[in-house]
Amino acid sequence: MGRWEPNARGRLAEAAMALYGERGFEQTTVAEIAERAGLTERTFFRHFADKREVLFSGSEELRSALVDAVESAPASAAPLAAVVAALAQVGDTFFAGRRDHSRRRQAIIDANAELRERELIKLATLASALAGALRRRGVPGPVASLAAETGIAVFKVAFERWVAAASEGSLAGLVRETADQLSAVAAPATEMQ
Amino acid sequence: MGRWEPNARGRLAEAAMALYGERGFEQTTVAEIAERAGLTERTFFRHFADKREVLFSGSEELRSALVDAVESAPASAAPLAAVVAALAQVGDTFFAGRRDHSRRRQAIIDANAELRERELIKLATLASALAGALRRRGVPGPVASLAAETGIAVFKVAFERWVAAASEGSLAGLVRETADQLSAVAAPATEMQ
DNA sequence: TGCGTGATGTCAGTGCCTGACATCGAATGG
DNA sequence: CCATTCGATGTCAGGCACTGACATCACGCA
Repeated sequence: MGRWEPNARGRLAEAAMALYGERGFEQTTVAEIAERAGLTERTFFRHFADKREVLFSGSEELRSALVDAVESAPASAAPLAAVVAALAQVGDTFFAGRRDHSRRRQAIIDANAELRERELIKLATLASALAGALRRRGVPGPVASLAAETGIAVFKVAFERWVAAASEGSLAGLVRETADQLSAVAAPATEMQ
Repeated sequence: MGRWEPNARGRLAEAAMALYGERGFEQTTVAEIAERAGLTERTFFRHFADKREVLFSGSEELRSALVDAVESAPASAAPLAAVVAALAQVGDTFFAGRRDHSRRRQAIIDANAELRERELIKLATLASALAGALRRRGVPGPVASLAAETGIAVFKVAFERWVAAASEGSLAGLVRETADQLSAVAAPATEMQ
């Protein structure tokens, strides 16, 4: 089996999540992941650049969806407002119904420094893409970067809350709520939003 | 030689910088670094946790100096002001007279994704330490985190400018200048500073 | 002068990751 | 219905990062 079973990539990702969760990231070898997926170590590296990347395979789609959302926001929307709206909308479509999966994934990442590194660079890449989208809307560079970075910071906090929450609740709601709290705390009289 | 020559750690760091600069990070093996330092691969790993860490060995001292500076700031200083002042002061004492070294080091880091990952987690660690110091001054958690993250963002931009600048100029001055620009752009009417 | 101690060397081994080449299964065209 | 082709997978060999265990050396101290 393996040469003909469908969805090799998905099986690898699932096997990796399971093993990382059971015995930890460092204690899992790529050979074990491949074996559980009924494949070979070599095939794992054809689907994922390295042992960490298997946990971050969705980030490219997330990135392009976010960029699309920002670019199609009404021209009247202020920079940070456009970013927050994009994060709320796209976040919901990407994570709705996957809270349990997200929780397990985040626990794995939080438990390992290498995985935290990878997460940070993925978030930085998202911020940079958002800043680019804002600039294409005519937002000056520094403001675009600041709004993008702030938006990502908001998303981090909101995502953390969403994952930790006992009850079900939409990620989008938490993103907007967190953004409101930020503007209340950080800039009582500003017009950034 | 090697067993008795002094400053093994420094020789290793110097050899690594030189080789990373000459042929790139990936194209350099740890064995080559050790050989240039007159030591052994095994000894390299006794001084540095991994091949990347040799470029970030000063970050622990930087961290504790920043924390000290924030904690000893006048009680009247607002959170972001305290952070910016700490970054300006400590940045100067750490980097004064080492602009050329910093420039070469930054070029090496910018050229490699693994090194950028490591840099990001180091900066995140600094931000977290700064937020902790602010909280110890009585600043509420969310404000502390926001001020710390903002301060680090300011420092990143200022450092980038300092490294790129054609003329000599103090890093501290650029930090303060960048912070001023940020508050002018981001929050025209806020009282954060 | 002998002895302990910390730094370094040596050696063997594991695991991540890659290049080169073989092989299989399915689609395609005749 | 068969031959060809092509993409996905397997196999194999190897480089390099990193680690544990143990030996060895230089130095300080009794």
